Amino acid sequence: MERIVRKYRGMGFKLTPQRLAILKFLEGNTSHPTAEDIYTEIKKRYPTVSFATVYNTIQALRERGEIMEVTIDPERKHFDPNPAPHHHIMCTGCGRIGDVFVDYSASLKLPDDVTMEFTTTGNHIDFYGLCNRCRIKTTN
Amino acid sequence: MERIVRKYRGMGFKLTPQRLAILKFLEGNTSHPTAEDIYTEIKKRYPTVSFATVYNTIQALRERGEIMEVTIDPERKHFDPNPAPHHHIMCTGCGRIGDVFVDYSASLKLPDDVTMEFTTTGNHIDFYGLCNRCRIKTTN
DNA sequence: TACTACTTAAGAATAATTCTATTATAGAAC
DNA sequence: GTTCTATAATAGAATTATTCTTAAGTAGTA
Repeated sequence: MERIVRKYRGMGFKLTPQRLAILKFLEGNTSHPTAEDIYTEIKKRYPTVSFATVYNTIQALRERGEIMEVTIDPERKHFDPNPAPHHHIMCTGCGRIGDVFVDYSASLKLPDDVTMEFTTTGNHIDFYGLCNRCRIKTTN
Repeated sequence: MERIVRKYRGMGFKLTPQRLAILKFLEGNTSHPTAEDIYTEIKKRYPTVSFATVYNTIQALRERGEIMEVTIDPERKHFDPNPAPHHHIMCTGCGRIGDVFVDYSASLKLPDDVTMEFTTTGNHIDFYGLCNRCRIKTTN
């Protein structure tokens, strides 16, 4: 907590109670919340918080490279407070999203027709599957 | 064209002039159009066409596995009339999307902590980079 | 040629996100 | 501690993408 305050103050990021609540909620959070998830959570402690504040904070954190936008779910955007490059897996049953901390870059050679057109700067892999709970449900 | 008609009639897909125009526009199209791109194009020949028709047709084609939704662009959905599994690369300068026809599945082993939680059914890779035109522009 | 189920079109509805204008406040300066 | 200023928060309007509703039209079968 002290660590968070020092870190963000140090980067000239003005800390308000709302922002602190968002930062605290995101710290170490691997649930890949949507903007609405964040809003709902913060609202518990700050009932007057507005969606704009959530989106503003998300954007400010994104600009500073502190959180990443996750696009694996076509329905809505999720956010990931882990800025280290990694991949995701989504359960097609319940929508749960997990992290995949493997760098596959060395295996991802592109064919010549592509390298002739594009210079690659990054990659992100979306895996799809079923989580244990949904697999059991489906099997029954 | 005759081929298209026969194919879709054969699968019980009712063909209207609007739908034919959409199918014709999508046939062999590798530009990854958005719903609006399709709408704009069809409107040239059918000025009274509505967005609902475009979306209805997209959805009907999706249900039949004839087109895929491409989520590489966080701003909006694009569509790909090539249902064969493949990957995409997007230019972060101009947003142009290219196809990558390589199956990397064999290289994409997941770590145990993930396989213990999820059974994988598929994967999709988004590559990011700069297309030639944008690279030159940026260099200057 | 007629019938029926499906499709179209227009616009309203919804949902996610962004913008605007006003008020409030964090943190720096004194 | 008080004041000041730039930045943030709020409410709600605006925007954008997409879906839904309803009435009218039509493709394809019989």
